Amino acid sequence: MTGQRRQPRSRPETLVRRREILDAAVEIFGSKGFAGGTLQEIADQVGMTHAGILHHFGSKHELLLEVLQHRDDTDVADLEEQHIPDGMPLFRHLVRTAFVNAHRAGIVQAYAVLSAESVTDDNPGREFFEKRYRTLRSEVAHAFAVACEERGVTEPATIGYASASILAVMDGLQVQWLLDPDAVDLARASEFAIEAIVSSVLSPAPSPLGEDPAPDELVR
Amino acid sequence: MTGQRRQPRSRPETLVRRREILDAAVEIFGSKGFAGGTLQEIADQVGMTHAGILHHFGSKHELLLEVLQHRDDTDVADLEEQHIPDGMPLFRHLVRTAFVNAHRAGIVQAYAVLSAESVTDDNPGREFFEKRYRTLRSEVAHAFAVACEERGVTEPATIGYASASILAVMDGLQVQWLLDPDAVDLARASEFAIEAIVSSVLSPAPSPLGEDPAPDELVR
DNA sequence: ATCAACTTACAATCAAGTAAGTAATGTTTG
DNA sequence: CAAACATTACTTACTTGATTGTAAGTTGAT
Repeated sequence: MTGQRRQPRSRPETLVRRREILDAAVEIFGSKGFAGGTLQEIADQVGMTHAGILHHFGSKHELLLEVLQHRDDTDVADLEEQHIPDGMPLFRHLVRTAFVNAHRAGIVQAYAVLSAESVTDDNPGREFFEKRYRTLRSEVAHAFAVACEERGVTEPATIGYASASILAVMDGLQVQWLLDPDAVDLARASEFAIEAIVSSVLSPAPSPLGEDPAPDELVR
Repeated sequence: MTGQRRQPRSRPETLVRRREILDAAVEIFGSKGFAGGTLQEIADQVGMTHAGILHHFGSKHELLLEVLQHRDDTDVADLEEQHIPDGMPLFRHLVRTAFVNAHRAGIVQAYAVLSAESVTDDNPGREFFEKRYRTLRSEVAHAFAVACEERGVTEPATIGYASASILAVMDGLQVQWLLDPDAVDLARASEFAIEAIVSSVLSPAPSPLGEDPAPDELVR
């Protein structure tokens, strides 16, 4: 049960092939979902049989995990591994990301579909997304802490909510934009929402809505 | 091509049975997705064969559409058909909805999974969600217009962005919450974000981030 | 000669949908 | 009001086709 690999993946040609498969898989899983997409379709796109893909990745499950990992390495690398911008620059970075994403429906769709699908039973991507969001939230929270300190604001209790919310708007807008690109301006709307949330943490205003509801009275 | 039905679905017993199936379908599609869930599983849950379900709904495709429709009728009825609250009360209503949803992971999950899945190729739910979001956005936008008028604010250009963003945060937070309920307080975070966005429309602050990036320079 | 990168062929399920039958209800009619 | 008929709500059985995964063989490079 050790699953050891001798000479893991050494030959450069092989690496290229694997990458081709991963790219095809992003496209297929992005356009059909994980449950809906098939190894056959992915195989067709790189011009081999589905068994060839299993030769490289062992199982569909494993392939999904590597797709997610690969995309993270390729795409969000700058945010996760290199110098993470901190404080305000992080928020600017997120806005820039939204602008870039507006030109990359394919990848956006893959992430939108796969992240939501990951909440389903026994989905192999679940752990990945759980961890991913946890990491991203804490990075955003850290940026808030830094920004607060920079301007001498005492760190508000709202940082946790705001961090989750910023990631949430970005994701939610992506779905609406994918459904109807003419009706939703992904970049501008993301920018607006991020600014609104950041402002609200840095210079809290009184609630425009009045008092909180008593939670447990509402359950019908 | 008239597709007429004489006495469409008259018998009360039958209506009850259909409803049982719809409820089971929400649960299964919610926990496995549309592509991942099977008629068999739904059938098991109501104690019949999968052919029995096809007798009632004709096809899996049709079943999904009716599930979505049914849930909307049942759940969001107050928002869509009866007196739609307007202006501030609409935002309060949305916050209340978030509080209620925090006690209903099942339905929340169904909508989260199915809405994201609807962007996939040939998904039967796509049109439904496209229309749904269009409707909801315009209702929220209308509430903004009313709220602005009430306080003599000249309607800002940001209303469109804000409307999409409010729906987006709510959805995005649901996904994060489903993945990790202990890490995300669905109700409070939704409340925070909605307040932030509403504030930002009603009393716009200067951007905390500086100037916009030039969009097309960013495409890598 | 060995190993990696495949292919072909096959196993084992499993899914959606169709067709035909059955039992119970409900409706019509003499 | 009952017998005849029709319809509904299913079931069983089947078709068709796909899907993941495995096993074993082939080919070319090192």
